[in-house]
Amino acid sequence: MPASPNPLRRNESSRRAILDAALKLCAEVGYGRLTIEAIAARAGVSKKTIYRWWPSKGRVILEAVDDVATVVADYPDTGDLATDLHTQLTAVIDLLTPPDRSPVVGLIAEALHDADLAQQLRERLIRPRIAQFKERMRQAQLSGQVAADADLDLAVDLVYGPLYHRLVFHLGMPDARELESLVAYALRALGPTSSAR
Amino acid sequence: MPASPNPLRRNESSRRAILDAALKLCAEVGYGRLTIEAIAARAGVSKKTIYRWWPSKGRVILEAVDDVATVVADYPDTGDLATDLHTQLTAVIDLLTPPDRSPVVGLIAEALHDADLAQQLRERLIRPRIAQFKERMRQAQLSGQVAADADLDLAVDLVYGPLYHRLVFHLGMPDARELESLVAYALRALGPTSSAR
Amino acid sequence: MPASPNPLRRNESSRRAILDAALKLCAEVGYGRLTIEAIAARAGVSKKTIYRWWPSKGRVILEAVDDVATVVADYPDTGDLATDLHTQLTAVIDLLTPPDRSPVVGLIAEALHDADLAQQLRERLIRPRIAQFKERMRQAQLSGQVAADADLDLAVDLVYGPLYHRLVFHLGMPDARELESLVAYALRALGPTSSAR
Amino acid sequence: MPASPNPLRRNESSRRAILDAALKLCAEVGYGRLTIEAIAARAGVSKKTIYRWWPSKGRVILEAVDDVATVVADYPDTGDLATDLHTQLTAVIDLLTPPDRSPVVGLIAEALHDADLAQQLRERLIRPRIAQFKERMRQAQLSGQVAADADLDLAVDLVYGPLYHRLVFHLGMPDARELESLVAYALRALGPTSSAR
DNA sequence: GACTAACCGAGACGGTACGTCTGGTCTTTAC
DNA sequence: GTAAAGACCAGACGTACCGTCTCGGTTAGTC
Repeated sequence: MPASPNPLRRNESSRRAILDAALKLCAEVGYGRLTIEAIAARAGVSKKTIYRWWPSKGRVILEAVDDVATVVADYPDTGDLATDLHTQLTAVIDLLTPPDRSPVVGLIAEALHDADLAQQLRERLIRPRIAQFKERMRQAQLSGQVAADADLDLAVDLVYGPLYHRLVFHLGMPDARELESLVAYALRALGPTSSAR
Repeated sequence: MPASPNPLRRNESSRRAILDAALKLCAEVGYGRLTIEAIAARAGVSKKTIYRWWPSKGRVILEAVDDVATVVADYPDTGDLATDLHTQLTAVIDLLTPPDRSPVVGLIAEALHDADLAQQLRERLIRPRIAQFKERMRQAQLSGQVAADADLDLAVDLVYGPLYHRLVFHLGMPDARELESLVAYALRALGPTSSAR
Repeated sequence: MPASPNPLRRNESSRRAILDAALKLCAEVGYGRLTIEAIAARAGVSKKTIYRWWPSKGRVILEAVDDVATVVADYPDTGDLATDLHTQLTAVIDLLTPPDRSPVVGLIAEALHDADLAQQLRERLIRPRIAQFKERMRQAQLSGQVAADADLDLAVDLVYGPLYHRLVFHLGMPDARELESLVAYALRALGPTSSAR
Repeated sequence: MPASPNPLRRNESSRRAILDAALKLCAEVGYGRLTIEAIAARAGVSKKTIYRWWPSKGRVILEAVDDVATVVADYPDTGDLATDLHTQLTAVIDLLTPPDRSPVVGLIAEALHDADLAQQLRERLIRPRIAQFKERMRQAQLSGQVAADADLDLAVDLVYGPLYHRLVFHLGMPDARELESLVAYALRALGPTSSAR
């Protein structure tokens, strides 16, 4: 989705080499020490070619992550909401671990002082996944596992928020037991009211 | 609390000038564009003097924030937990707003790829506040507003997590109404079970 | 006179556009800041087309200069050698002025570290003019204005050398009076010996 | 003689390393292929340090040449002008040979489209040598080897011009015999008039 | 008159060097 | 003897051109 030059004439093999090199280097040296010079060298590509299509290293990594993530399956739906949330939270934890090597965490850090990158990150990576989550929650409302009047926007925060709180202060990701409890708390908060029973 | 040279001979007025300059510059240009060069210039101090006492700009800002935050009052306790949580959450939101000028958000971003800074941030700024929160929650357990068997570590995540989820993806901080709902959901999750009523 | 492709299919209008653009740009920005990119853009031509027919910007300019210079008249011959030398030196001075915009000076500069260009410059532009000069001098020997045993190769150096000495050190081209004196000195050096009188 | 920073605090060993590296690299790869990057790398110096003290590679080479040339002896004076001119011309020829490795020729080429460099080259390297030459010529006027009314400015051109004419068109430097003839011609031009005999 | 070779404009590509910038260290000077 | 001032090494930044290389499209000369 670059801006300036003619996308039709773009060399797809260069694009792939760049995205692959970016992810590999990020895993090797961490997002903070990642440089465009190194990406170009590793990909066997001119720096100009990177700057032609992306405005910053953040956008390169974003596209790289987006590329490998597009094949991600739909939100799990086994019928049991607690199980599905647990599954999905585990997947997110994997994406965020280890923090100093995860490209996603790198993007999060950079987005904190790059409004443009933040917007792209939100719209291209996060919004679609939030939409999937809310769709799953709507199913749960239909099946009565979640209160019909639950605010699904806040539900996102309740379910995923704990991960990010722990991430930003390096408090350690929840283990299986904690995850189970977190899901249970969230469902208790969002479940049908006692009076409805 | 520095490492190498003799702290007794330290020039306190330089220290203050540096911390003040750091916070002011952070507010002016944002944490991302903040440089040690600029801090030194603004503070009328040699770069060497900064590097002598701090290992990185993150640690300078951390100490600056810590300095102004030590005078922060205890966790509020009006007797009504929901009110107190709301008050406290509002205070935290203020610290994190606006994200591109807040020194705390800058620290969070840097800590994401600086384990040492992350540890300092956690131990010096966060842990004490978590302890205060848990203390307040224990009071609430005594008064029956919170279930006696509630896991207070997870309670932190449930209450504060939503803020950080929204922060990292630039989803916008909750407004008053959302905050109220979030507190209500959290208390419903943590409150005494219906069967206990 | 290019090397590789088929000269018969060459597009003459492209050739002209390139040579014209090259000379114009050289006059505008100077030889040093002249680039093949700019020539191509100005001529509305692909860079490939330039590289197909010329190996370097020097050769483009050389051909451009050669093109406009082929119509140059023969060496002047009024019968008075001093007058003719003066006329011809003035013409050369015009070619070399102003140094930073003259394509010929640009070629000279580049030829100083490009042996191939130097050879082309010498054989295509200079040798014919040296030959004309020597022809004129031979006339002068016949009429007794120049010693019969004068070394005409050195005569070239004596007559034209001063211009290049002044050129390379930016000492300013000789004015009319100086030119007259230079011609007089040269003729005195080369003229019939006093004893021959 | 740099402009901006404080020359008193300059690191002399860096300066020497840079000038040495520049001359060596120039001899190795030629002036045209000489780069500031390579000089910095060879000298074990930051590029910034070069740019701090010199505005261009030309000025670096100029200072390097000037440095090694300051120890050059005075103009030779054996009493016989022809001998002295021959000696001195031979020394100049050595400086200009081989053209593609000689730093002086590189400077001449660059000066042709860099007015600032040209001025420095003229004032720092050439003018003093011209002054020495004219001083020697004044001696020759006193001893009657040169006409008292000879124009010494033009004498410079007559004596040295031939070298530069041959240099710029790669016509080959004069050999010993040609040199002798050139000196003879020049002295004939400048010598006392026949009428004065 | 259609075929076909190759020249053409356009411009993306791998490279090299540019000149600038910031980070963190080391040296010099003045108080 | 401390600390300001700031020069230093290191190396990434983003840019400019280089010379090479595909692309379609046109444009000649051949059959």
